This record gives sequence, structure tokens and C-alpha cells, in this order.
Amino acid sequence: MTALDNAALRAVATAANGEQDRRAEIYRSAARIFHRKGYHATSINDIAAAVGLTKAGLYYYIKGKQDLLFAIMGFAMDQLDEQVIEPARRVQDPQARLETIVARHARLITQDSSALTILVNELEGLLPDDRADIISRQRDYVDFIADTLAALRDEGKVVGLDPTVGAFSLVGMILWISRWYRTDGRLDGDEVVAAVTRMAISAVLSRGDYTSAGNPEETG
Amino acid sequence: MTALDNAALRAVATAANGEQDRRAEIYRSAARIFHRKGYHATSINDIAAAVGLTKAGLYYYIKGKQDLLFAIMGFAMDQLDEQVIEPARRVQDPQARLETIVARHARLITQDSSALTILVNELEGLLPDDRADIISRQRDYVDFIADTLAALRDEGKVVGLDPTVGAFSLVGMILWISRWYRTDGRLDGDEVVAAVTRMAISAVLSRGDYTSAGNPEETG
DNA sequence: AGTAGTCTACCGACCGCCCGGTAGGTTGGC
DNA sequence: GCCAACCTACCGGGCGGTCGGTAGACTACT
Repeated sequence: MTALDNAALRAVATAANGEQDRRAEIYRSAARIFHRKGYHATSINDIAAAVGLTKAGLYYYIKGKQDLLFAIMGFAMDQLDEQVIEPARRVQDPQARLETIVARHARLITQDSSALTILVNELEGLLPDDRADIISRQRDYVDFIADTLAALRDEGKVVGLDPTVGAFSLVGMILWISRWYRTDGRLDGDEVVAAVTRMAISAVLSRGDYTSAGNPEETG
Repeated sequence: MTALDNAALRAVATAANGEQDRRAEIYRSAARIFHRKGYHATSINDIAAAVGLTKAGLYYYIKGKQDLLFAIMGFAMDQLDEQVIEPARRVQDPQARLETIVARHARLITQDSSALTILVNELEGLLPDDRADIISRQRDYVDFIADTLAALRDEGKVVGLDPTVGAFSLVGMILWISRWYRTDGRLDGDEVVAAVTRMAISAVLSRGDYTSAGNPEETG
């Protein structure tokens, strides 16, 4: 790399992307800390220290703590849209579509769960308008899954399962991964994704021969 | 209400169970508020106001905010022990035992999710020793479920499912109920419990004919 | 080449507020 | 008179957020 290249790169980097990089690093750090300690237990000072700034310095980049939270949640929702919903929309067959949804969502979580976990755990930290925005997008996601289950029901592959309950239950199963999956654990990310996907599909597909093991106390 | 009624009520309340009732009411209120707003976002004043006391008055009954949290979590864990684990231990057949676990846990959540939800969401608000205590009891619960799945595997009813992953996934499905179930919703508590229990069993029991719908992108 | 001005990227010090928690009463029933 | 069951008033401290700077890179002009 010549000095000219170097200078040119630097000019581009500082002028165009420098600030963006810093801002992105702030969001990443904030997401990690919010995820670990929770939004309310995290101080602006914690985040500033994590990126090597003072609190006042940090405020050069952000508007406030709540905006930071909303930005992180918006990013997570965008991830979900782009990497789960959009690809799944292009899958016609309902069962394959459901597999795509579960596998892609689960994979996102095993790769980096911070933002996606904040998305579901810190809703009450948002301003009412922001919260309404995020909740609406989340509802769209659940509806998308429920619609897929309804399509499977129309195919006869799902019997006797309420699509909404099914959708919520699958989402719960997927989101919970972030609580127990460890990168350095016994199973790697792909194995976890595969296992959870298999369970999810199995949970909704009806077995013609399903019977309870008999549990009068519970099923009376 | 006359002065006599008032005095009589007060006498009964204070003489026999008054202090216990008051304390129980404080825990219940605290659990409800922690559940709604989160532990860190809830102030001692919020709780005091909810039970009609000042902050100082509240401190006559409690030792501190963290003790309050630990007490609530301990109560939730006791509930789980007494109403889920102990009854399930008495069920010999593994599949029936699993049904008992899921149905009873789900039912607890549809009845009153406050304490049980705090139990899983506010761990980081505890002192390290208290947290270790709760985490240990939670791990015992997951192990109990995993052992039941292992027993089902030995019976040949579960094939190719890691018992630990299975246990976590079921727990996630159950716990998530508290996020979407509404008492005044379309389905009542019993219907939700039944639906989730059916899904849970279906998720772990192997179907001899299981095949993916074909999703090369995901399963490659 | 020197220099005066400008702008980005910060920092130290500070603000008002509310937090968890406490000290020292006060009151009403026994 | 005493004690349980509170209250008013207060404390130190940390919070989110702001203000007035300023070092240093860069630009414009002479």
C-alpha cells in the first residue's frame, strides 16, 4: 500500500466512515452491556467507559439513554426482518417456510443474542411511542408465523393447534436459547439450531396416533 | 363503615394474623410491580405507595430491596417445588410425568405469573450468594426435566433429542406464556395449558416418519 | 511558509433529581 | 406506661444530562 493509498483511505475513513464506526462501536458495546446487566441497571457511565470515553464525550454521539435503547431495538428488529422474515417470505411451501423461520431466528441468536434479547426484555424502558412501534413490528412477526401455521393446517399437516398459541410457543422456545446457549458449551451453534428446529417442527406437526399417557389429575 | 366496624376489623387483623397478612400483601404487591416495571425500575416508594405506607413505614416490614426480591424468588421457587416437582416425582411413567410437569408449570403461570416471571428475569438484581442459591435450584429443575426426557429416550419414545436441549426448550415454551397470555383473552387458562402441554409432548416424542420439508439453504 | 480561523471530537465540572436507607419521633390500643 | 406500627425529615450518593471549554487537525488567506 502506497502512501497515497493510505492517505486516501484515511481521508475516506475519517471523513465518511470514521464517525459511523465509532457510533457502531458504541451501539455494539451498549447492546452487550444492556444484555448482561439490563437496561435500568446500566449507567451511561458504564457504556462510556466501555468505549473509552467520558460521559460527556459519549453524548457527542448519542441523544440520550432511551434513544440508544430504541436504536438497538430497531437494529434487532431490522435484523429479524432482513435475515428471517424476508428470506422466509420467499419460501412457498409452508413447512419449509417454518423451518426457515425457526432455523434462521435461532441462528441469529446463537451468533449474537445481545440486541435480539434486549428487543424482548427491555420494552418497558422505551418511551410510549417507541414502544408502540416495536410492539407493532413484533406482532407482525408473530402473525407471520401464525399465518404459516394456518397454511400448514389448511394442508392437513397441523391439526387441532391454535396458530396463535403455536406461534407464541415456538417464539418462546427460540428466544429462550439466549438464556442457556453458551458458545463454549457441549454443542456448537449449528447443532443447537438443528435440534431446536427439529423440535419446533415436531411440536406443530400432528401425529395421527397421538394419545396422552394418561394423566387424569391434569386432564380431568 | 362505623368506628366500631373499623376497630373490630383492625383488632382481628392485628391480633391474629395482622402482621403476617400485611407482610404477605407487601410481597404480593412488590411481586406485581416488579413484574410490571422490572426490579430496577421499581422504587421502594412505588411499593410503599401500593400498600398505603410511606417508605419508612415499609421498612418496618422489610430489610431492604434486595431481600424483598430474594424473598419473592424464593417463594416462586417454593411454588415450583411444591406444585410441580413434588407432584411430578410421584408419577412413575415418564411421559405422564412430563405431562404433569408441563401442565402444572403452565397452570401456575396462567394463574399468577408475577413471582415465577421475576424468578427468571431478575436474577442479576440479587446478591451473588442469593443468586447462586436460586440458580442452583433452577438447575435442579431443568435436570429433573432432562432426566425425564432421558427416561423417555430409554423407552424409545424419544429419539435423537438431546435431553438438556429438550428440557431448556420446553421451559422456554412454558415461561413465555406469561408474556402473551391474557386473562381476558380469546382462550381461557385451561385451554392454554392444554394446548401448550400437547405441543410440548409432541415436540419431544419422535415421529418415525419425520422428514424435513426440504430446505437446502438451511440444512446444507 | 506562516498564520489566523474553523470544526470535530472530545473532557472536567457541574446541575437537579431521585434513589435506598435511616434516625428519631408520634400515636393509638393494650 | 409501653410497645407495635407507623410517620416526617433527612442523608450520602449516583443518576441522566448539560455547559463551557479546548487540543489538534485541517483550511484559507496572505
